[in-house]
Amino acid sequence: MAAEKITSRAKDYSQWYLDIVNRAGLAENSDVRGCMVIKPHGYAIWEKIQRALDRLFKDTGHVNAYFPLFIPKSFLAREEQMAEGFAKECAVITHHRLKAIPGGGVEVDPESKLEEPLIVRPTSETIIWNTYRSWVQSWRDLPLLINQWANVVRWEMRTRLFLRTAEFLWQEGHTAHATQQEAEEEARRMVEVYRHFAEEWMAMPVLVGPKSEGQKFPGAVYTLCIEAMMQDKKALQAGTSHFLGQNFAKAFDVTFQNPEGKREYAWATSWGVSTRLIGGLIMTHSDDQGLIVPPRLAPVHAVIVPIYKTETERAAVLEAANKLAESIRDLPLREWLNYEPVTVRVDDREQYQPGFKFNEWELKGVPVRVELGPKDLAKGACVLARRDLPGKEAKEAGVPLTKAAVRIGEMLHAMQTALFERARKFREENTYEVNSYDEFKKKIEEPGGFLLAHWDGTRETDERIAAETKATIRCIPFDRQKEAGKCMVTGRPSEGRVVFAKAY
RNA sequence: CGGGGCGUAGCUCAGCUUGGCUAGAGCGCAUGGUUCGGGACCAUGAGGUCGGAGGUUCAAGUCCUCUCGCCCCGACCA
Repeated sequence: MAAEKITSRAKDYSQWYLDIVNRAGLAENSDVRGCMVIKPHGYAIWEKIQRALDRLFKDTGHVNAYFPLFIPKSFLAREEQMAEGFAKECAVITHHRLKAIPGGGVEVDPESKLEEPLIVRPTSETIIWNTYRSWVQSWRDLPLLINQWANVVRWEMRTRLFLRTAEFLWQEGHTAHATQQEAEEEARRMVEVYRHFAEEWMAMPVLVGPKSEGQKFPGAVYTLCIEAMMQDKKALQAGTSHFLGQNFAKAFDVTFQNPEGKREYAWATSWGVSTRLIGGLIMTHSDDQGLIVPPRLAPVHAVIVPIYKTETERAAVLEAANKLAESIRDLPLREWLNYEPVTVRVDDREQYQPGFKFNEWELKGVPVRVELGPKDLAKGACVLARRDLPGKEAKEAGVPLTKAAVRIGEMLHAMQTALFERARKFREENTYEVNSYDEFKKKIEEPGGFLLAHWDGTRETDERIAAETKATIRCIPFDRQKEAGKCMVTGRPSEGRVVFAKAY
């Protein structure tokens, strides 16, 4: 049988991405325009992401709550920038009832028109700050450190599985503080939580820093972001943390009395990451054989493929496989895995041959594969293969069964590190300093990647570059070098380089 | 939302130009058998309102109109 290969990255990167999502069983398009079905394997990754992040949020003092899916239309209008930013992509609910048509079908009951239409939340600042009004009376009520796990809807014109869908899953943190300084510290703290998560869990290196004025979130005073480079050298905004100033407190009249008895507006932040992270995970690590998932987020850490011909061999191999599986499950990785279990699967399906199973588990991104057959058993050993080191050459043969579990534990750690290092190296190799706009225009097309260039800090120049080159300022990294220079477009002074790239 | 491409079996597609009999292939699926260390093979079988609606015609997968969806490129965006 001809192997069903996935499209190579070199041939067609977009198709490769779709093939991975499809063949690894992560998600599929639904019959609802722009909305995806997240399949069990994809959702399992999301659950790992959720649990790791949720712990990080709890560890930084946050609690979860839940606010409504529907928001009165008028709320959006209360904050001008937000209304402007989201008006074009809101789903609107105008009626609350259907009625059956005699003979079949249903139609909207015109009698059920809502007095005030509701919108489906594109983000929840408005409904949450409207609620905070009654929660915040005194400086003693602050800070409010609340997160919610939710779905949101943005009526996108052009969607791509995980990267941009009309409905997506995310978390949104919404905090209220007594002082500007505390709110700004919070925004910074949470973008650092995102950095930590991206790098330590997703093995995805990120740049961290503020967005330019033109790229910030509607309603924010400023937006901090984590920004990653995908394997096609395009940038992906992977998470944002916003300092919202007193914009929402003023729009929703959220005030408190300070210790001196004076009334003040509260200070706000909001921060979020979404199922888009799964798209980032795919495009950071996966290869032409399929998905690669960093061990700390892998739904299945190791799979054992038993190999046998006869019934006698089968019994012996499966017994050894199950015993090995138990010893892997007992590995002391619980803390490293956020107290999630080490998951091992013995693939004892009869209808597939070993070669087929090897390919299938590679497609699904399981970090370590164990091959165990009669020849190994005779030596009391097994064969180990690490997903990020593909090909027969990279297999470790003759690993004693007594030491296999420990070796697998080492491999999981090594793979987590190796994926991060490989991605970091890739980003570094595709990041260039450019010093003139001509050079910029050439390099953004070929070779592409992240371009570090001087910019005069104005919105006009930002927009002009975006319009002329399709590249945007992705981030003004916190850790950039101070370097006096001149804007590559206007020649006006600049105090350091910013990161430009084409982006998702 | 603008430009281009495509909708036929679970998947990938042929058939449409030039309308004509019970609409095809490969993969997948089911059953039985042989296999099993990198995507096995044989046999038998199930599976299709040809995206949807309307129209032209003796006759429509094929021609016309409308519509829905998907993919690619742009504008917008997490």
